[in-house]
Amino acid sequence: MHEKERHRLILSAVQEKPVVTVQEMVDLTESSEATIRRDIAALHVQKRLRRVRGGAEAISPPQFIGLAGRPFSVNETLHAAQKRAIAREAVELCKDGEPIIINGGTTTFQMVHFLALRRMPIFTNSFPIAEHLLKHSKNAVMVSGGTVYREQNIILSPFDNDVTRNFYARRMFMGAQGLGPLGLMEGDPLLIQAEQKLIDQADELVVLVDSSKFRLRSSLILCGLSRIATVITDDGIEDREAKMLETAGVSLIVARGLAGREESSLQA
Amino acid sequence: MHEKERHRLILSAVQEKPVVTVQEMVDLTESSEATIRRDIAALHVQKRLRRVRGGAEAISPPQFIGLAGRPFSVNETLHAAQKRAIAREAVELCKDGEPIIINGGTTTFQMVHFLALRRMPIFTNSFPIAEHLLKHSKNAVMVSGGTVYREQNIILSPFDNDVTRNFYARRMFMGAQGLGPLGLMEGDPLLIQAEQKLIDQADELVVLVDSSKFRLRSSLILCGLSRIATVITDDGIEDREAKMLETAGVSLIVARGLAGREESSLQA
DNA sequence: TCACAAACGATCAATTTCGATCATACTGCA
DNA sequence: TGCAGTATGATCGAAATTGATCGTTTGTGA
Repeated sequence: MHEKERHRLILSAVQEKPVVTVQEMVDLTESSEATIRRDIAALHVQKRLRRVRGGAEAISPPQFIGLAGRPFSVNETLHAAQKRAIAREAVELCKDGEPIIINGGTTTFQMVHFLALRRMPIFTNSFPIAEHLLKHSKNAVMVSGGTVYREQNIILSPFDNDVTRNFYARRMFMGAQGLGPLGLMEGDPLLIQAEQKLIDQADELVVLVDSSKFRLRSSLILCGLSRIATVITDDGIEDREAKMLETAGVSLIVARGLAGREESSLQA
Repeated sequence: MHEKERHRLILSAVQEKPVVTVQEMVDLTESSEATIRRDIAALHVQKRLRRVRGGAEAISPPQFIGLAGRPFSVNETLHAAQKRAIAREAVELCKDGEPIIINGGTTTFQMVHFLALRRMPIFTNSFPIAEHLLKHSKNAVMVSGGTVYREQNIILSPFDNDVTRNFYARRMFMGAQGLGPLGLMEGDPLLIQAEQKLIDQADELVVLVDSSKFRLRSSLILCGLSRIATVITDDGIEDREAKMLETAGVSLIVARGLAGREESSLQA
């Protein structure tokens, strides 16, 4: 990865939350601590961010309190490393110029960092994703119309006749609350509604879930396993769960690279 | 492949992505590294791109376009005092709980500050307005669906079947590039298109224009004076212009108070 | 206050990228 | 055909970037 790309990634991450640790940036860029430190130092003298012990923060403290949704932010740090690794694999699947759909969620949000270096038409129902992409990338951004729900951070219209129906993509990326033999599960009826509107607008459904989601159950089923083309998860997935996907004809991508370090911190 | 051809390819590649590596350009043009380096060097001295280690990047030096694209920001400070006073009057018209529509623009953007303390359903096609309201107010925010145009900072769909048609309000607020006997004038075809979609969704059209707009002319006419219910402007308006509005049955609000000169203490 | 862990800065080796040079291929022209 | 002049590709030493290591500094909690 080149210097400019790292800088972009770092600045993008710094905008997202008040403070980003060196370790997070190492995971984000797949480069060494030393390099990240050098980058932070360089960006610091350029006054593009402020260097703090342990990482870096955005240069304008009064700016950017973060988007209103609290539930978004608390989830944000949970399993952040896995989510990023998973998101990276997801973006790897994309080709420049090929349109994609991104459903809102904390895992899919992590894709924005890696999309900063890419260029493609992106349709999303997530206000934060659209916002970040507009500010930090050159991708063409399309949003669905409707009410912006602060809690879930999604844009949703009760009507069926919105522009969603006019957008098509080969792949749609989404997270979920749970993934079991019965299929994809979600906890929030509002999210279900948003996802159901998007799900038909793409051929391939790519699901991004950290491995803990295989053990969670929920009351609302969005769709069966057969509808899913690909699942991207971390290497905490168990053989039994992998087999379940295989049986259902779902291809599986396991995001690796930073698993060792994370394993220990999983308990905490 | 000829030199000119490579140059075109390279420049187009640099426009697409933030950074393009030498290797990528080698693949792209099927020429050697040495040639690409020479090309980059040549284009660099021509200031058509910036040379960076490992490749090249687009020339825009103060990177970070920010959401408020350049045209937005330069306008932002121009006549800021008047715009703010006008925006305050506009918000005065609103009652809590009564839905409104706000068309994107630098003047209407100023309304967000006064809307922070209010509570009503707000429909807008402006990404920055929606963003600000979501972060700094408790209003219910609805956005139109479609592509987000960075230059104009509006969300616009080429289709007629978006959620815009499902929202109705008593009042719609909008700015304009000019206002004359022929009606409301706009300079950008894209803005015209966006405004025309919204204009039928409200009974009363409230136009926010600083008084300099009465002397500006533009090529595109959005609607006649008769369609306008109210004009809000500053006290730089001339009698002749006020009379023109009166004759057309348009009610006029002149924003005073901080409408003095630019250097008056409006910050406080 | 002290001990410990995390973070930092400096250094060095390995790798990548750059710039200069030279040989070769191509073009226009006599 | 022969002859510049230019463009291209290849090679090699120089310079920059990167990742790892190690000793030092800083912050935390007992």
